[in-house]
Amino acid sequence: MVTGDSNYIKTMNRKLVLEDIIRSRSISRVDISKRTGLNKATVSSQVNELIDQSLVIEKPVENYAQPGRRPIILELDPMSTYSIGIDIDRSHIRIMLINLKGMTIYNNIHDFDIRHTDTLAELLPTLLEPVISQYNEVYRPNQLVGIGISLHGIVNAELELLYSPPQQLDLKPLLSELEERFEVPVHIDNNANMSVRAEQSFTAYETNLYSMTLSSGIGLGILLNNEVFHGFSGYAGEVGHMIIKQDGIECRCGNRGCFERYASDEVLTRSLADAGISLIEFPTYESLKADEKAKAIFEDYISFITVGLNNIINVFNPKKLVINSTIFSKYPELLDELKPGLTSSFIDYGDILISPLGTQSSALGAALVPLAKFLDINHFDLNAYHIAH
Amino acid sequence: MVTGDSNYIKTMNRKLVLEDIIRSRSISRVDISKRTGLNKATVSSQVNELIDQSLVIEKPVENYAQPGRRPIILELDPMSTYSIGIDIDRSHIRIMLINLKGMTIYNNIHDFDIRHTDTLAELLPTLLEPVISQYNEVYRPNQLVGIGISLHGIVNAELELLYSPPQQLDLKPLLSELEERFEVPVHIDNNANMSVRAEQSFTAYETNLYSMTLSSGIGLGILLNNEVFHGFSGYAGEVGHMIIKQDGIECRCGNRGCFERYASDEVLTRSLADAGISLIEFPTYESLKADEKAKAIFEDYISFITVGLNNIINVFNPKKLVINSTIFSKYPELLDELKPGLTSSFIDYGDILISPLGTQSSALGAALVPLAKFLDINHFDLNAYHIAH
DNA sequence: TAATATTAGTTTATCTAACAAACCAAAACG
DNA sequence: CGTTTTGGTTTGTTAGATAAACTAATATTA
Repeated sequence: MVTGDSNYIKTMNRKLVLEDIIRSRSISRVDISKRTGLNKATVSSQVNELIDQSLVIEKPVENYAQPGRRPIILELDPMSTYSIGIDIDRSHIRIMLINLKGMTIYNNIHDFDIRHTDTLAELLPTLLEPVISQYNEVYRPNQLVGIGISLHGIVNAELELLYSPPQQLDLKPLLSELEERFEVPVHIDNNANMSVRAEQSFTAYETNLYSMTLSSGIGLGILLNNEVFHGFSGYAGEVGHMIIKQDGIECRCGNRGCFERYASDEVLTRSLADAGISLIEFPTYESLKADEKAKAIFEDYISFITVGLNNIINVFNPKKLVINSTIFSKYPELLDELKPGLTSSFIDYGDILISPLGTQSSALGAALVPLAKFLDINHFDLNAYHIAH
Repeated sequence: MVTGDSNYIKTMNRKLVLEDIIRSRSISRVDISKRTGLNKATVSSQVNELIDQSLVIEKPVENYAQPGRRPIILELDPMSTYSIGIDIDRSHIRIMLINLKGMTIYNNIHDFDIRHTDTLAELLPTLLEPVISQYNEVYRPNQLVGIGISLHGIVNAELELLYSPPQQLDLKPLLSELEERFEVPVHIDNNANMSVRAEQSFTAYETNLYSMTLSSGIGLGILLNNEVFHGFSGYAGEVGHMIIKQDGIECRCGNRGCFERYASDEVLTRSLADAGISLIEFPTYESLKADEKAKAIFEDYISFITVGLNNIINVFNPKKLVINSTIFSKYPELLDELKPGLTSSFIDYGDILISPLGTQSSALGAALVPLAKFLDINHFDLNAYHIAH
C-alpha cells in the first residue's frame, strides 16, 4: 500500500513544481512559490534538482523594468529528451516525434493494411530504426524516453487487441520486440484514449475531459482526474455501441441500433456515395446546404450525432467535450446545427469544441504517454506552447 | 494548492490506519502495520491519537493459543458518535440514525407530499428534534456528527433542487435552518448519489461502483475513486433521460425516446394497471410468467432495461453494478432474464447485483456522508459489519 | 553618485513525522 | 523456570518542509 513518508512528499511537491513550470512556460522560482503555495526554499531545492536532471534550464530575463533583483526564468529544456507516438489506423501508420515541450519534430505517414496487424512486430522496428538513430544524434545521445502506440480497437486487460471482434491479436510480442530493440518502455492504448490526452494537453486543459472520435467507428476518450478511464477491463468509452434505436439496424457487435450504425463517418460516406454525392463538390457548408440531397443526408447525420451526444452529456455532465472528426473539421457549422438538439432539461454542459488536432491527435497523445511517465507528472498542460507555435 | 508537508502525510497515514480498522472490524496494531506497510511505531502513534479522540477502543483478546504477548484488539467505538440520514421521496420522509459502525439505531417513515417541498425547512426540525434529544442522552452528549439529506431530483451546483423541471427549489434556507438548529453540518445530494455510497459500504466494496435506481425516474449513482461523480454542475448520471429510441415517446425533459419513458417502475405499473393486473396476484416470478398478459408486459420491460444497461455498461465497463428496484427485489429472476441481452462483443462487466438495501439505501447513504466527513476518510467499507448483523 | 527601497533567491535553524532498531511486556512451551 | 515467540513502546536518526534571516542585484531618488 502507498504510505506517506518524506519520499512521498518530495515526489508530490516535485510534481507540483514541474507541472507549474510546464503550464506557465516561463516562470521564476518566486512565482512558482506564490502559485503553488510551497515555501521559496522548497521550490529552490526542487528546481535545482530538476536542473541537475537536465529537464529545466535557466534563462536571464531582459527588459525588466521593476526594481529589485531580476528573476531567473525557468523553462523546460526542449533539447533534453524526445518521445515517439505511433498511430495505427486501418490503412496507415503515422509516426510522430515530439520534444519535451510537446513540439512536433518529425511527422510521417506510411501505408499499411490493418489486416496485417500481426506483422507489426517486424514492420515497426524497420520504420523506427532510421528515425531514432537520426534523432539520437541531434539530441543528447539516447534521449528517447519511450514509445506510445495508438490502436483502433479495444486494448483489453490481457493486452489483447480486439479490432473487429471476434478477431483479436496478442500485443505482447510487439511490445517486447520494441522494448528490447530500442531499450525504452512502450505504452499501448486505444486511439480514443490516446486522443483525449492530446486534447487535454494541446486543445483545452481540463482535469476531466471527454473526446469523441468519429472515424470508422465512434469512440469516447474519457479523462477523469487527469487519468484515462479504462473501466475494469479496458472496454470503457466504446460509445459506438451504445443503442440509440431499439430494434434498429444490425451491428457487427451482435446488437441492433448501435450509435455507430447511424453516425459514423463510414455510414455517412456510404449514404453520400449511394446518392451519388462527393464532398469534394462542396467546399463550404453553405454550398452543401444548397444541395437538397446532401442537405437531407446531413440533417439525418446531425440528428443521430445529437442523440449520441445527448446520451454522453447526460451521463457525464461534461465541462468540455471535444469532437474529433474530419467532417466536423471541414464543416464547423455542423456544431451550431447540433447544439439546439442538446437542450433537454436534464442535461448540462460547458462547451463543445471541434478538435484542431484532427488525424494527428492519437499519435500526439501516444507520444505524450512516455513523456508524462518519464517526467513523473499527472497532467501536461502544453496549451501555452501550442498557442505560441 | 494542496502541497506536501508533515501535516499532509500525518493525515494521509491516519486515513490508512482508520480505514483499515473499519474494513477489518477487529485488528491489532501489528496487523495494521503488516497490511498497510506502515512502521509499527507509526501505527502505534496514530492509533493512540484515535483512542484519545474516542473513535477507537481497545479490547482484550480471549482464547488466543499462540505463544507470545497477546495482541490488543482495536475496534471502532460504536457509542462515540451517530449520524442522521434523511430520504425525501415523492410521498415519504425516511429518517435513519446510524452509529459509527454503520448499524441502524433508528428508522422511521413519515408521510409527506413532494408538492410541499418548500415547507421542509419548517417540517424537518420538528421531526428531528425529539429523535436528536433522545439519542443525545444515550450517546455521549451532543455526539451527532451531521445530517445527510437525499433528494429525488438534481441538486445542481447552485444548491438548487430541480425535481421536476422547470420547477426548482432553493435549498440554502433548508440547509441553514438545520445547521443553526442542530449545530452540525448538513449535506445534500441526489438519491442515486446517496444510494451508491450505501451500496459501496454495505453491499459490495469497490473503488469504482455504479448503482442504478429504478423508482419514479431512473438514476445512476457513479462512484469513481471512492468519490461520487457529479459532473461539472451536478447533472451527471441522469440516465433516465438517455435516448434509447430516436423519435420515441415524448418526455417531460423536452426530448423523445428517453429511457425512463420505457423502463421506470411508474411506466411498468401503469402498463400493468391498464391490463388490469396487480402484482399482488403474483407472489413468485413463476406465477407471473404463467400469466400471458403479465409475461408480455415484463418481456417488454426487460428488453428496455437491457438496452439502458447495455449503454451504461458500454460507457463505464463496470466491475460491479448494483440495481436498486422494488420489482427486481421481488422477482430476482429478472436478472437472469436480462443478462443474455448483455453480450455485445464491445461490452464487458464483472457482476450485476440486486441491492439488498432496497428503499433504505438512499437514507443510509445520506447518513454515511457526515460520518465519512467527520472521520475524514475516503472509503467506508462496512461490509464485514453488515454480514455480522 | 551614493543611499534607499525593492524584489529574487539562498542559507540557517527549527520542527514534524516516519523509520529502524533496540527494548520491554506477556504469553506458550518444554 | 528459563527459552521462545510475538505485540507493542521507546529511542535515536533522518528527510524534507518551513520561517526567518541573510545575500544578491537592480531601479529609484535625494
